[in-house]
Amino acid sequence: MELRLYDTLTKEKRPFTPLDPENVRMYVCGPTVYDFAHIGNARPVIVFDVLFRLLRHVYGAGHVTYVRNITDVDDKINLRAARDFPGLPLNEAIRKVTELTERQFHDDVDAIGSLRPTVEPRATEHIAEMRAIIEKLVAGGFAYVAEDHVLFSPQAMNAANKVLPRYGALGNRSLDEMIAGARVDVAPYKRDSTDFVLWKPAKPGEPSWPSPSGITTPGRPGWHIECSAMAWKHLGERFDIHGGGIDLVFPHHENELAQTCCAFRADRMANVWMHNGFLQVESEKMSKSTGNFITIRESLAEWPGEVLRLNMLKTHYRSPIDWTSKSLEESSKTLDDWYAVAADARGDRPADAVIEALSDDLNTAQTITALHGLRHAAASGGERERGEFAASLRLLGLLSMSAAEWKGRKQQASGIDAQQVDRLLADRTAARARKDFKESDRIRDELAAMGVAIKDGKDADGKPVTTWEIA
RNA sequence: GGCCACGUGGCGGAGUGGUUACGCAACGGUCUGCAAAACCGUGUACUCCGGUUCAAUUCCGGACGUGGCCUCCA
Repeated sequence: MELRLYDTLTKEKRPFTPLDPENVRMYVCGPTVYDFAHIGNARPVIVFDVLFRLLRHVYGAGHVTYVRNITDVDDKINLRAARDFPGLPLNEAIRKVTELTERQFHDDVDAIGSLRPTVEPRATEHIAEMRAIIEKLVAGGFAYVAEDHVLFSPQAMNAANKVLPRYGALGNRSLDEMIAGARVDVAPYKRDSTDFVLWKPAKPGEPSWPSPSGITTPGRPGWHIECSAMAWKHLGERFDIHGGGIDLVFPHHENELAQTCCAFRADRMANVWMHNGFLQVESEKMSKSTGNFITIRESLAEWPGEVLRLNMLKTHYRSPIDWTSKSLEESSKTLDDWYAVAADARGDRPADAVIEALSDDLNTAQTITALHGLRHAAASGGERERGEFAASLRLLGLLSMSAAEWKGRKQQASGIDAQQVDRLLADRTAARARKDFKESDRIRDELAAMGVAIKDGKDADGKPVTTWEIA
């Protein structure tokens, strides 16, 4: 089955051919660790986790390297550290913030069923690589030193040669446009308004490192260089897939690509650039300033992680999602049904229809359609069908627990006393046996008021059996 | 202002130059003491206006709407 992926750079869906099938390499921009991740941050985590799982399925679990960085040097972190730990030296406070946030992030992404990446490099552990790339760029004439800053020149890049990609190609804009649209307050040390910072001097008290390119004062890296450095270190000069949110296309990925391609005189950094779309919450723009945002943590208090995961996968990754409680409700019901049908089934081979849908640029909506079909086959079929359905769900990171765990979790969250329910059901069974339907219906209403839904059935011997669940 | 993406039935959401998406909800049936669940079945769609075409929801142009990005700041 041929894997096809949409590439933001060429704006086309193409067959995916790894540079090295023995080691398929993917880099995804991870969090800047200063606060709880919000539900929008969960989207790339889930989307690229599914891609990671698919690649492992296709090329073998040991033949995929997935790198997701942790950015632990940033002004937002510094601000947060100063705010939250005013009594501590800044560097210590920063460490506290980044360690705490990283732990929160890991707890959250584990809960939404994402595999840990192969490597999770930290920016602060790759300062040497950043300096090395900066030195190469200065030596190559793509960057220059000015007032203890190092600046990258897109103009120099575009003037250089025909091997390099055009600056602006990823974000689909021309340098002329950017020059025309530049803001008036351009820093005085820049030669051109489009130049961007690779390295800047540290202010007193800020984290700092020895500077590259003969600068004598200590400094710290600009925004984009850390990803060029970490991707280089862990995946090489060129690799297969680079992913992230669509907001990163420009300037972050554009600049990363420029830095890397110029440093290594290459025409590509990643062979495929993939970007996930944005989230709205209840049809409103998600924005911190208006308070209209939900953290992963808050969502997890209300829903199992798998509900968030399935809800995210209902929409194709490049389309916008309207994140609503109604939709989550629906996802939750779907999972209840799937758990009931397949949770305890064994199977290690996902259905072809599922692999096929995922292979078409991660068409998870189509995948879910296939799952509905498999669910029907599983409900009316035997162990083979149930196994195939279960394996397909597990490939997506769903169905990670047993049916009993799934049900028990919901029951626990509702705070309903199972023993009390069983007592009431025993009374009702007795009432039904003596055809006192008034009483049995009264008990059913009582249970319904508690939030318990009951189902009457018969066992193999034809004896009436009543099961129940949280409505 | 520039660039880009999106606009599908009550809701969510794929896809396609001419034929059922799928799921939820709704409705009908089977089952049931009655329900629920399950199973079977049914209906309603492609923002608007032009153009291309034998034929457009699908291609092209425009309008309107929604969202994103427009650099050293998140």
